[in-house]
Amino acid sequence: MYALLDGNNFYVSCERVFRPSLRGRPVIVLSNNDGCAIARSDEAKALGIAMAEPWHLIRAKLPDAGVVALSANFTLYGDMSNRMMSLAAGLGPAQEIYSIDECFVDLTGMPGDLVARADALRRRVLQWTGVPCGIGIAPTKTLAKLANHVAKEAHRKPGNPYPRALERVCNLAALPASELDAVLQATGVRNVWGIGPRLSEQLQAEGVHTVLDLVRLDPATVRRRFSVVVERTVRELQGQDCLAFEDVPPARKEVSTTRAFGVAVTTLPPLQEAVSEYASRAAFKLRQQDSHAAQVLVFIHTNPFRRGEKQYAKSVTLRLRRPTADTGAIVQLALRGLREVWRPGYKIHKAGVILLDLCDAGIEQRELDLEDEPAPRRRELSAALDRLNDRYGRGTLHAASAGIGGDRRGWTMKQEWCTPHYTTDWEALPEARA
DNA sequence: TCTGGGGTCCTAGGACCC
DNA sequence: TCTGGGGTCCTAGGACCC
Repeated sequence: MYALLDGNNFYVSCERVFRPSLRGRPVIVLSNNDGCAIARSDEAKALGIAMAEPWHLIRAKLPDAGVVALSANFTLYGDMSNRMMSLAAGLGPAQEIYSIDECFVDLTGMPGDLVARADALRRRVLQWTGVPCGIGIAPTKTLAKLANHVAKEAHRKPGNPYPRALERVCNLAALPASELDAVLQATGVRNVWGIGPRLSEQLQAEGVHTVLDLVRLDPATVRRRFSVVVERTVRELQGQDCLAFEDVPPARKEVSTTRAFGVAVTTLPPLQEAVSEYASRAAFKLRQQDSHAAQVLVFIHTNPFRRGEKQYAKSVTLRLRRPTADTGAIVQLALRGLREVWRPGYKIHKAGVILLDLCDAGIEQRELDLEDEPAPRRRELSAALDRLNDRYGRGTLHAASAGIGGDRRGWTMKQEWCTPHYTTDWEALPEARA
């Protein structure tokens, strides 16, 4: 038996903890460059604001609705997530942190009333962190996700098809068969974890509209008609465990840093700064998970939304002399890649560095080449870099090729409405007034 | 009358997730 | 003026091997 706990409108809820005046108002959090909505309060959803809807369209559509837009403050959300996750871990013997605002908890062997237990935990998360959350309980991960969806909907929409009893905490396993069928019948196939817009369309074209329709399909037929992925989803819905519970997260298979620019870039020097910085950040992430990369991919492209402009997109993958997490080696190769893909005459909108072909840092191919700088020295250098930046703040020490001038560099992203790092910066501690 | 069988690796594209 | 970032897995097709 599994529980799936997730924070409601997580980013917005984190912001509201430190700005109670935002409660009851339509609030959205924007992606990098203040591009589009990536989190919406219930009030914003009620206004018809869609996930990933561009901010300039929202503003044009709802000029007088009082929508509050905030720039993403991932430092704050990450810290609030840690707090929520450490409380959620108390629900059962093992936890899988699935995303910044969601985790699965294995409930195997937990005695007593699971709904009462989950509800007590939910109240504790709200009281101790200020973030509201919902919990779904069921025999498989896919069903637990579905239960969580039901719990959320039962709370949110007046006139929704779900009984109030399932509000905030929903245990599908505790429902009598007839009631379970009614809940599955009332839920569209698109709400199932793993069924996206395309599959949903294809399923509906074959008369599969509700989760009840989906769960009654024959897995072998589904495999032939769709794929093994959809087959697994159907089996999971039928109560058969098909997805592994990953309480220790497997190492990433690739690590990337990619970003759209605040203003389009038309010359090579600012691109070199950006690619140098992205490569350094990616190398840092690589060291955080104790991996080495064997290949570096660099890409640049123009803005695909600007139909009238000349389009250009190019990427190149280069192999490192040998797998490494060394910032110097990775930056150097990324810059070489950039020179290969760069063509003048275009407005470059986005660039990125992706580290591929990762392996464990403990595996190392040594060489007899005496000219090659000994690896231990290079490792010490990167380690010192990380220690300095950890102690004195990100960006304290960085590659000169990434440019100087911080946010004044022309290409950095736009973030107009960012709230302070309330929980991770002494200077930003909120003050309480009587 | 008419071109094997079994396998690996790589890449591109498609679909999904938050 | 103006449209995110970071991932995963699966499949098909081509190149290549013996």
